Amino acid sequence: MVKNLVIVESPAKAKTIEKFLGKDYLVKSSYGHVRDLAKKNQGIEIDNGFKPVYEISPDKKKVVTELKKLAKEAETVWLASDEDREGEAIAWHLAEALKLKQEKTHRIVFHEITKNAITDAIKNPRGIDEKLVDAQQARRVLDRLVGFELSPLLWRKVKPSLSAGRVQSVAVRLIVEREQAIKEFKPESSFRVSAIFFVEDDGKSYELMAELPVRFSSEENAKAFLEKCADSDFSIAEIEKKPGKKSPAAPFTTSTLQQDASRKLSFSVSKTMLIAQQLYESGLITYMRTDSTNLSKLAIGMAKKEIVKVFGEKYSKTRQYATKSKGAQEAHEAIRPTYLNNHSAGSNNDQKRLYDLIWKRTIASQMSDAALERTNVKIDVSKAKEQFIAKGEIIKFDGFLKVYLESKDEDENSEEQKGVLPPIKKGQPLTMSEVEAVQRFSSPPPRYTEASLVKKLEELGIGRPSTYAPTISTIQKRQYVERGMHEGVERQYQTIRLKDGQIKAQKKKEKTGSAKGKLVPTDIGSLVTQFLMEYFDNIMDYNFTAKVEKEFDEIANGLKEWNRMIKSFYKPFHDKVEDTMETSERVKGERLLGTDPKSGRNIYARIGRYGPMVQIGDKEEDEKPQFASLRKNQSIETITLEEALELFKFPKTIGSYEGEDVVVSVGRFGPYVKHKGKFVSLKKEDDINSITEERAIELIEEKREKDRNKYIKSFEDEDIQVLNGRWGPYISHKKKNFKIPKDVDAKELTLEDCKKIIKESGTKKKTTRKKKSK
DNA sequence: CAGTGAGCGAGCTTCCGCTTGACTT
Repeated sequence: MVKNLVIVESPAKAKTIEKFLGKDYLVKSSYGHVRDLAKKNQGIEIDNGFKPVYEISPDKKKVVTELKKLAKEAETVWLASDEDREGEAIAWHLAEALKLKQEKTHRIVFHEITKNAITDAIKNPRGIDEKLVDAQQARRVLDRLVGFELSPLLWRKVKPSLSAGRVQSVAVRLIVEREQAIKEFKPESSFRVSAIFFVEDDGKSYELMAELPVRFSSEENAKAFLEKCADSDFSIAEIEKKPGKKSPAAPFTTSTLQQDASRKLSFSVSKTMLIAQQLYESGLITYMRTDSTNLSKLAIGMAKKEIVKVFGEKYSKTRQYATKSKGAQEAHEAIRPTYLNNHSAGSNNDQKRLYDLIWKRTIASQMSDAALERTNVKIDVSKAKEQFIAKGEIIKFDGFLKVYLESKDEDENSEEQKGVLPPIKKGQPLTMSEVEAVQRFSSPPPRYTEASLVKKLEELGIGRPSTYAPTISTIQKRQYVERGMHEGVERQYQTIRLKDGQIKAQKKKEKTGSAKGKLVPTDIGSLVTQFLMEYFDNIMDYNFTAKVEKEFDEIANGLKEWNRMIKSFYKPFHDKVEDTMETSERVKGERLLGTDPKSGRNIYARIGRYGPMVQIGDKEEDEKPQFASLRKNQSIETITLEEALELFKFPKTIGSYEGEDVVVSVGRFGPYVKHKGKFVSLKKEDDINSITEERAIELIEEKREKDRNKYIKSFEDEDIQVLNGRWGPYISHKKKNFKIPKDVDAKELTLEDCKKIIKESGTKKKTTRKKKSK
């Protein structure tokens, strides 16, 4: 029997803390929240003051049973969850779910995982802060009400299985509106003029690059300037030197880690989190879900020691960073290596690269500024009033640049060149090598990437470190947005070049508007956003979260009662939901494409029950309408009549094999070949429009071969089989599947073995997938 | 999983924030 039971949120944290506390303390983890609102009836008694109905989350039943038993035996229970709104609620739910007696329960908090911090915390216990818990309940209830009232509205008015919520719907709105802005953007062009000069010094020749600070609006003006240059002399008019400095960025939070890993390592947001989790569980970095840029005293001391040791005293500068993001709750430190003297760590390449990034960012944040010298050189053109400007930058002292430079999102317009300038002096004449005017177009606002969307959400105070990655995957899973495939289009631009006294014009080509890997809205995403904006602009408001957060703070400070706050929100909201349910039109996004050349009937593109589709004929006509789904890269907004007609050519017979038709078509899971009642998916490289009979037969044979290898073992008179599946061998019995223990060879299994495995796993509840009837 | 877009009508979908394994065929 243990004297003290300490409960924290994460098992990795529990392991570390247990080492500090000695044998009188048992440290266990709750694995986050243990209770949540019940699934059915919204989990809220609306007519009873919005009383929440809580139940133990199904996946936490085991944990709760175990903790309950341990708590009963312990003399004292220490609830040590995070010191923020959610952490306080976790402590309260634990107290409720474990039925803890108040006199033996203590609430403690600590910000650093060090022996001192933890023993200090134990010396200063307090009770549970009920007001903070109320603020969390308000947050939870509001999110449930919004999500569970708006989603069914979408099922009725747009398409089943859709979802809406305080966070996800605004995230989609950002992407939809950005796409709109891009569509409306009219690029303007101007001519940028640059020059290359020769500088002679000490018998050597150097190049000096310069640029005109003004741009010419037309080709004529640019050409006129180049003509003047042809007859001009050039000389240095002015040299201006200015000291400059650069400072390091703050240590990583979840959001900045995701951004930097996306830019520097090309990691998706979810990959960054997965790798960071692995590093955390190996004890290599601190907690990876945080909104704080704060480093503990211990870490700052470690950093200083390491910097002085490796780079020298003058590279060290102790810095404290203030967290600037809205709604930050700062329950953790910034993300940093646990031990800064570990310059590299990780058990695979991805882990090593992410660790390296974290180490460098942390160390750099405690290093000196870089000192620069910026030089501005003005160059006179004898026949024109315009002056060229050359810019140079020298690093006088590298400081933190020695280890790390934060990357910026690329900007198509920044073409500035900076570097070391050749030796020059005022009044010095220059030899012109060439002058070039290039047509440049203004660019529309950039599409969001996963990481830049996270950045924007954080700026708006929407979502939390633990939800950024899941939110991004939700809006893609619901097919509101997708990662772009479009490569962009070619655009012609004009160049005019003066060299060796001759002016030559030339047209060149460039790619523009690529959406590759960027987030673009789908038809569904755009229409749902449009719908929600029309009826629920208050919830779609970018400041909605900030507004309710303010009220949650008031609840936490005892200035407001949580259920009154919810009541004043719910009444008008719910009325609007009811009203919209009754009066609003179904959202179809219908667009008339033209008429069918064969039948003369109308052809539409619109949203159907299963997504975007095209339709021949109207419902009212005698002949039933025909339907076909849109392909993955097609959109209601852009599809043409010709493309629509193509879609109606399927299913198409492309040949025959073994006396039966080989048919190709497109189903719910993409293009497939059908033969003798069996379906085979097309491979990525196959094109449905041009696939040949031979290739289709090849695919059919490939599938048959795979099916033959599926059977490892079967037993007579028993409905038990050992099969080969996507995740290795498994046992199939009466349409249910059972896992084979890792240490067992599937080929050696006997009927008795299988029965035993089935029986043993029978105690666990199976989450059987629902089957759709044919 | 493999043919739908709909008043025969069952029952289902859904939120945000904490946390990791369990689980998918």
